[in-house]
Amino acid sequence: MLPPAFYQREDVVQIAQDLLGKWLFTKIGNDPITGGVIVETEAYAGTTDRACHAYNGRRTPRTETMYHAGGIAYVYLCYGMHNLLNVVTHQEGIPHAVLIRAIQPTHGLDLMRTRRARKIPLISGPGTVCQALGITRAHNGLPLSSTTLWIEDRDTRISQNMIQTGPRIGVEYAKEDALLPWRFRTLANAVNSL
DNA sequence: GTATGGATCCTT
DNA sequence: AGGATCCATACG
Repeated sequence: MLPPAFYQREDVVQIAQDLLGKWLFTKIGNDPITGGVIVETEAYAGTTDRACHAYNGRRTPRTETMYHAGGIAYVYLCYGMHNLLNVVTHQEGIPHAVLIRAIQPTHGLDLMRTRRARKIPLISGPGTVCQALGITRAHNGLPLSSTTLWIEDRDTRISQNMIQTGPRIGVEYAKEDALLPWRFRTLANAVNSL
C-alpha cells in the first residue's frame, strides 16, 4: 500500500509518472481479486489547468472529491456511459488528480474478460479499465487503501527512458493546455518484461 | 425548467 | 468517420 505522503506531494505531473509500475487492484463483493500494473496515466493540475474539471476553481458536487486530501479515488461518468478512475493528489483544498488510462492485467483475467466480454491483452483506455475492474461511481471518494480498491507498490521499476510522453487525450477544448505533455505511458517492451 | 456537450469506445 | 447514451453543468 502506498503511504498518504506519496499522493499528497505537490507535483501531480511527477506523481502521474510515479504511478506507472504501481499495481491497481479491486475486490468487488464476493468476486475474486482483479488488477494489474498501471501503464498509462494523465495528470490534471487543478484550478489553473483548463482541461481539469476543477479549472478556475469550479467546485460542484462532482468535483468536490478532487478537493479532498490526496489518496482517494475520483470516479465520474464520461460521455454518459463510461466510468473513469482518477487518483486524487495534493493536500486538502487543492483539486489535483491523475487519470488511470491503462493497465497490464495480471490478476483475475477470467473475471475481467467476463466483465468486458472481450479479450484483454492490455486494458487500454480509461473506460475499459473501470469496466474490467468493476469500478463505478459507487467507488467515488474511496481511499486507495480500502479493501475494495487499492494501489500497491511492488517495487516494479520503470526506468525513465521507458516512459513515453505526449499530450493528453480528448481535451482539445483546453486550448493551450491541451498541448501540455502530461500523458505518460510505459513502452511495450517495458511492460512485457514485468 | 431547458440546452449543451463531454478526460470514450466500438463498429463501419 | 460516426453513433451510442445520459449525466453534470450552465443558463434563464
